[in-house]
Amino acid sequence: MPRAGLDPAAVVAAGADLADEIGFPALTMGRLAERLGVRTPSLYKHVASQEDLNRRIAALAVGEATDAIGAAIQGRAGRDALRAAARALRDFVLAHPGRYAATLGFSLTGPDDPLAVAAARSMEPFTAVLRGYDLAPADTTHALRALRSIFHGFATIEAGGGFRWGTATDESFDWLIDLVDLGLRAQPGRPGTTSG
Amino acid sequence: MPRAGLDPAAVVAAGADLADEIGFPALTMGRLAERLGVRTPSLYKHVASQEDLNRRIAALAVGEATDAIGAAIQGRAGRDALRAAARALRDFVLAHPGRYAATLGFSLTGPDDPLAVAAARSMEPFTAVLRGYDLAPADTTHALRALRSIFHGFATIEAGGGFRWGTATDESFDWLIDLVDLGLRAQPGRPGTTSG
DNA sequence: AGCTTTTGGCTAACGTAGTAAGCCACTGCG
DNA sequence: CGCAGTGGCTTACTACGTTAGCCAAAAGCT
Repeated sequence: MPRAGLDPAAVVAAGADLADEIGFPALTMGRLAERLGVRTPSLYKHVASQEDLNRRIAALAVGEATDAIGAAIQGRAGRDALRAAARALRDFVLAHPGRYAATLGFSLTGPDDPLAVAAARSMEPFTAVLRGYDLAPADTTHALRALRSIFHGFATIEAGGGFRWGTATDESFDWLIDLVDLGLRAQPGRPGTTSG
Repeated sequence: MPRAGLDPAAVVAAGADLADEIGFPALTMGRLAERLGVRTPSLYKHVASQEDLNRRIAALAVGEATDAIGAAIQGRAGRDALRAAARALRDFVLAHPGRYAATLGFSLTGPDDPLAVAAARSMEPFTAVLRGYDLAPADTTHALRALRSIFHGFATIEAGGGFRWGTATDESFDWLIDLVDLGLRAQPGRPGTTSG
């Protein structure tokens, strides 16, 4: 029997793709093995466990999403950058629901954890976006968490099929971005000094 | 052997409590049966499946959270109401992480689905909060979705153990509420007519 | 080339979890 | 008291994750 020529990266990538196709909860070791033309136990030569596989998929997804957002905000600032970042994240989630679902519900173990590294890097584009607003330095962390919460929340609900009645989600998304933009520019203590 | 005297409501309530204690993913039919002093298959006299159990726990949780938020905004309006609603939701999530986790990741099947009914009702307190702001009627749905996204996002990330460095999450939460409040009051097209 | 080492498949087997089938005692009503 | 129905039970089956141990293919060395 010829070898399949797998390696950890190939297994993780195939797992991410399969999760996007059939949904993250439906991603089992057996199905992934079948997809790869291999018996289930063979996967354990490349990943330590399903938990390990899931974490690697999550790290891959976070990295890809970070890159997409970083590319989207190139050459933009202020509201344009906010909009571009939010759209890029949303597009990623809609295009890769399985990957995104994989990123949810992990406790970051330590600073050496690849997922923690990816998570830390994922803050960078949002930090760049916030640089376009005139925030007090002490507020940067709060604003970062706010952005994270807001876009994570919207993406999760939309991906999970919430937002029933009417479902003009594109409009709602733009409205949400405007809301955040207005809120960021209306911060007290910085009256009217709109980035100048 | 004397009967345990179970009924669906008791099973669901015990499942919700157990999920809060040990985490929703760790809630298995076996563990719940053990908690109730009963063998696993006996549970199937009260719930159709684990999926059914989970949906019922989710419906219970949504109902309880809705009640808590509704009570919290009694007699309040505007920013006070927004704050109270957000705090009530956050408190619920932190006090009942298992129940909350149960509410995530369901596709609402039909209008008869109890979970869909509960979900529809859960919008009411937020609608009431928005009445305190001077929004265009066409924007109500957008604003509702925005509130849902924002508080869902924050609660999820906090419950999942995100928000590492510094972890002054209380402050961040208040900052987020202020951001939303400012954004809602700065809506264009309604200049300065602050609810009067 | 031929020998050796490592690697990446495999089969077999086990534990856990969800679930179906079917039995039988307890509860409650006439 | 007798009887119906409910709510326990045991047994059994399936799917899945995981481990152990075997063996051939690939890769490296002389």
